[in-house]
Amino acid sequence: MEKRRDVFMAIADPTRREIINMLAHKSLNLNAIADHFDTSRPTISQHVKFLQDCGLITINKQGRERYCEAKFDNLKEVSQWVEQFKQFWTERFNSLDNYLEKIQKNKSDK
Amino acid sequence: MEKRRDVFMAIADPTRREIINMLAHKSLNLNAIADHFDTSRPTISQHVKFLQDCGLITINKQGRERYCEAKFDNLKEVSQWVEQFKQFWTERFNSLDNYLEKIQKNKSDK
DNA sequence: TGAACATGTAGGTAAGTACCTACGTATTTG
DNA sequence: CAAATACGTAGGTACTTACCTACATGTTCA
Repeated sequence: MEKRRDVFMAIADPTRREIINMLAHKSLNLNAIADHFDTSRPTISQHVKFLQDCGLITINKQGRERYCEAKFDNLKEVSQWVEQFKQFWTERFNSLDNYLEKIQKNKSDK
Repeated sequence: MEKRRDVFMAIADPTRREIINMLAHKSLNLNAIADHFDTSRPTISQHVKFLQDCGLITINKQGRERYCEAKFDNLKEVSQWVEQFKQFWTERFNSLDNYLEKIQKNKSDK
């Protein structure tokens, strides 16, 4: 098995999603991030490292502090994957007509 | 640790993403899905169960076959989370002016 | 300079994941 | 009815994750 550290894995964890949300507002150093969670600082440090590995944040060293800044570009990949299905959850496609139409299509496909 | 089986976890796995893509075109039974992968049928069966647990697919029993149909509604959650950051990766926000603006903002925040 | 601070990392644990083979159970079909 | 088909699940393995408590390193400040 191969170790996957991609953006989809990154946002699979709720703690990491929350970190991204926090950094969307402003840059924070590691302790500031860790203070928002019940988990230990080293654990948060590892989550931050994960996010950095995926290119979702960059770290700027300033003295003894490391300021984390979110880089959202790689979220585009997730966005694009999800958006291709947007048509399926819009009202238009949930109408009865389209539902029946889909059923018919499946029948003829088999 | 708690076992999380939410939509974010579901789409974290590339095989599961591909299954969803396949089902976007039409309903398929389990063997039809498994045939598209190198992995064994039981493994695919477990991925399908995962997706079912997350409400991303429903299974219609027809004789000895189980037809899997994608249900995209729960992807809305992912879509909404990602889209809130869309502003950050648009051209407008990548311009030099806004970059400098952001730097200034961070400085004054600290 | 020495204490306090910010952080990384080593090392360990419990649990989850992704995968497999083997086998059991319906259902269809020759 | 017996063989073939479609599928679920049990049980095992190797690896990853998320978490922790030390501990080490670099930086600031009294």
